[in-house]
Amino acid sequence: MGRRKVEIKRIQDKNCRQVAFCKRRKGLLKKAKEISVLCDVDVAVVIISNRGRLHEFSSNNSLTEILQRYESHVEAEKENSAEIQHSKYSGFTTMGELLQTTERQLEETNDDGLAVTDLIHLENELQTALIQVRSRKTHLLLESAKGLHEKEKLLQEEKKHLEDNIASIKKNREVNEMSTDFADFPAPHIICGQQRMTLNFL
Amino acid sequence: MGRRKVEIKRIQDKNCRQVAFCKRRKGLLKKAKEISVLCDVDVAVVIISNRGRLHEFSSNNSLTEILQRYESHVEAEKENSAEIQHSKYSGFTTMGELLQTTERQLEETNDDGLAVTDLIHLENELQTALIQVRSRKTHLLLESAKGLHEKEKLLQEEKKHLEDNIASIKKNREVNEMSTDFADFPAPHIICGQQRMTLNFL
DNA sequence: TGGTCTATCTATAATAC
DNA sequence: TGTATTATAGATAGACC
Repeated sequence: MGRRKVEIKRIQDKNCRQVAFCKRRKGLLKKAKEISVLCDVDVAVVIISNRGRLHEFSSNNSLTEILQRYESHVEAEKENSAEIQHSKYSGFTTMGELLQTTERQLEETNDDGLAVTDLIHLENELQTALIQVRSRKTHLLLESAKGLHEKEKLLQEEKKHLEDNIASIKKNREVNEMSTDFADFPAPHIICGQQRMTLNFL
Repeated sequence: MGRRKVEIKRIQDKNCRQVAFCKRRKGLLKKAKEISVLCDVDVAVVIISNRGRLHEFSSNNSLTEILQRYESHVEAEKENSAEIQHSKYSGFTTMGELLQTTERQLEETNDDGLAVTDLIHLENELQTALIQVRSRKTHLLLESAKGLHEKEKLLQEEKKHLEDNIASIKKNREVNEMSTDFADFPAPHIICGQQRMTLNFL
């Protein structure tokens, strides 16, 4: 749909590719919106450009919700998620290599030192920003986990206490049955701490 | 683009809507594929029909990966706008500005384009690696938190159960007392766990 | 980048099978 | 539903700003 037909393969010219991307991205998002409205269906579109920029559309305002539905679909279909995950992150081993390569590249372009230095500076700032966001998130999650652990401990203690309580009650009942002569006296007499009145009837 | 113009609003006739859905879905997925190939970008499309059926496209074979990158983007933006912005990005009010500046710097050093392009490529790889590690960690932490929440719920239930248990025992005892003829038998007898010896002297 | 203009190509509404 | 046809609306390549 243009002055001439284009073959569907990576556009060689960088500029043309960028222009095409802008136009078609707009078109794709428009079409996504149209189908979601016309046909009353949930649609989510995520586009990540080469430079890492994000473009998105979702029929709901919550893309996350759609993605959750997607994931439940996938989970239902596939059960070997364990293996998939394992292989997915196998690339980690090359991280060190990647960083080294980056450093080497930076050194090699040292011709006009100023710009490169600026770049390094900017890269560091980006990295710092990422790190800050990351550690903030980790901090919050760890805090939450810690709180939950404490809650768990507390509950475990309460549970133990209650169980002891019941155990002692049972034992008491048995003792009572033994010591009293009322053979037909129904068993369990339970007493709780706050009431030391327990022994008043003596 | 048909025999006549259609207004972009929910198609009333169910049949027409279904037909339109089939056609436009096909079209949308085709367009998504085209832009991903032509412009060499990552694209993910998820469509969930009214009937709950799933249709998808992803440029990679791993939609999950793209979605992870999406989520990292969103999280990064959210947290970024929340707090960090103010404090440490002295020169740059926003992440976007920082990135833009970075890009500008990269363009300005375009003299020997090859190395710069390589640098961009490497930067993207670094970014992707970071994102993967980050979302993996988030995943694990969230899983852990989820597990703890479930544990908590279970313990709460157990606790309630035990409490009910005690309550019913108490009630039983009272009923027992009523049925016996010991009028002078003082009413509430409660016993606390540690003191089961309490009644021994009877 | 981001918008405008056309010629042209493509998607699809209506229709029928 | 899926497929095919056809007339038409819509998208977009190339160009320029």
